[in-house]
Amino acid sequence: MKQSELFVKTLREAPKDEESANAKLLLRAGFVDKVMAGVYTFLPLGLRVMNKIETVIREEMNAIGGQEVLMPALQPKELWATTGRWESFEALYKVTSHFKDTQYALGPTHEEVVVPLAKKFIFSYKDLPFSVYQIQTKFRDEARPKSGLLRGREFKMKDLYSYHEGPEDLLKYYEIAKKAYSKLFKRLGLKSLVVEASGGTFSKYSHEFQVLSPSGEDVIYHCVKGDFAKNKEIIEPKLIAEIEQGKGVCPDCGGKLMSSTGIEVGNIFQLNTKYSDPFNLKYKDAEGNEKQVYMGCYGIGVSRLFGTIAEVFHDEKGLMWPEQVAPFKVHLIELNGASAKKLYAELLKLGVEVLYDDRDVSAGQKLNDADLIGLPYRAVVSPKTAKKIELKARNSNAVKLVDAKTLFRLLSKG
RNA sequence: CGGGCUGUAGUAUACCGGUAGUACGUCUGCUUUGGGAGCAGAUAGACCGAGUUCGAUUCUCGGCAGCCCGACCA
Repeated sequence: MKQSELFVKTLREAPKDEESANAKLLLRAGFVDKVMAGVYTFLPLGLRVMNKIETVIREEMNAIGGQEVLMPALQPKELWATTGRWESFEALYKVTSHFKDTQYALGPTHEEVVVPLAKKFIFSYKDLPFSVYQIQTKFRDEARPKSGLLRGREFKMKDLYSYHEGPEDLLKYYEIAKKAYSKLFKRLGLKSLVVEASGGTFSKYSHEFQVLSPSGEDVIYHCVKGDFAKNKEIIEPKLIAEIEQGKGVCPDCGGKLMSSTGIEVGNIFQLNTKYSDPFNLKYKDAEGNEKQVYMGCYGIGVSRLFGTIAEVFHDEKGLMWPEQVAPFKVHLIELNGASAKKLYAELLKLGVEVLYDDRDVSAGQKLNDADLIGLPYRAVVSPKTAKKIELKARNSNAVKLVDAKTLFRLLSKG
């Protein structure tokens, strides 16, 4: 894409009210536009990032047998009355107050839709197990939207729901999903911690996927060596005190326990029959006996993940996108009257995702914008370097002088 | 939802109970081009409502909005 044609411009300064890194940088670099607290427009660069994150999520969900669907954001009261959640839903999410006296509302979650859906197609043990997922916009009346994309009133979520003959099969799948989640976050360049947490109203306990970051809202106690990790909300006060004094010992391996803050990017629950009961979702087993369907649900905050990546990967100059989610792979910049037009055409032909800064602005502005937007590679052509091209990775200061052939080779492979 | 801070051009800010100023941006033209260029011209602003006052962007009250802390968070 030619940068001269990008309708979004970068901002020299971040809006004064923003404090979180992801909000400041994403707004400045023109990835998102804030419409109100916790509600954003995703601009061309931002949408490309979002789509890439979604692609990775889809690949991993498909790999564990998830079939993608798209459920409605607008949901009938009748279904919520069935689970008895309509009242609490109104109290919690009065974002839909416009619909309050009517028979439908904007959904904060989709159990009430996905369970009746399954009821229409599940009759026999032969139909089980199966899982569906969607990437949908959720609406919640957050009392306090904050930190840019990390906590919104309208946000994107991937929610997968699995259906099973019984608790054993559910648990088996739950473990598969847990592994898929860890892999998925790793593919996005993030280190995630699998953390035991409360199940909320869903189940006795759940697992959260936490990305450690100073801007995280959750306090996690975890082992420095092994996998032990628990959310503060479910840990014994006595153990907390020990950990705070540096005396906490891991019950699994004896390693030292420490506390960190994390951003919750995913959460998985064993619902068991919590929602299949009210909707009377049953199947017939091989002997013809009617049995309850067991369910699990598995969420990922997609837009929060977007913000988390920005929060984790940036420096004082701007964003630093991991290659897998960068809106473009390379920022092609021409300086001092040089033209990179041919190079641009060649790169496009090779299928390299390239943002071509063909604007008639000063060198400083181009270079600063490149740092701010944070594409993985920067390729600069100028009369100074004659026929060579300066190639630099965003996360390094090393500059390589390469010829066009080498540039194509380096950028078109992985 | 409780507490704190803040609302002035697109952004960041200044001053003031009496004509709202600057920088950046944006637009026009010319000159420029290795870390946010120069000159000339242009564009654009007091969150909303009530009160006090001859007069309110300024003071008071109420609302709304944004950020931060806390509570909450299927």
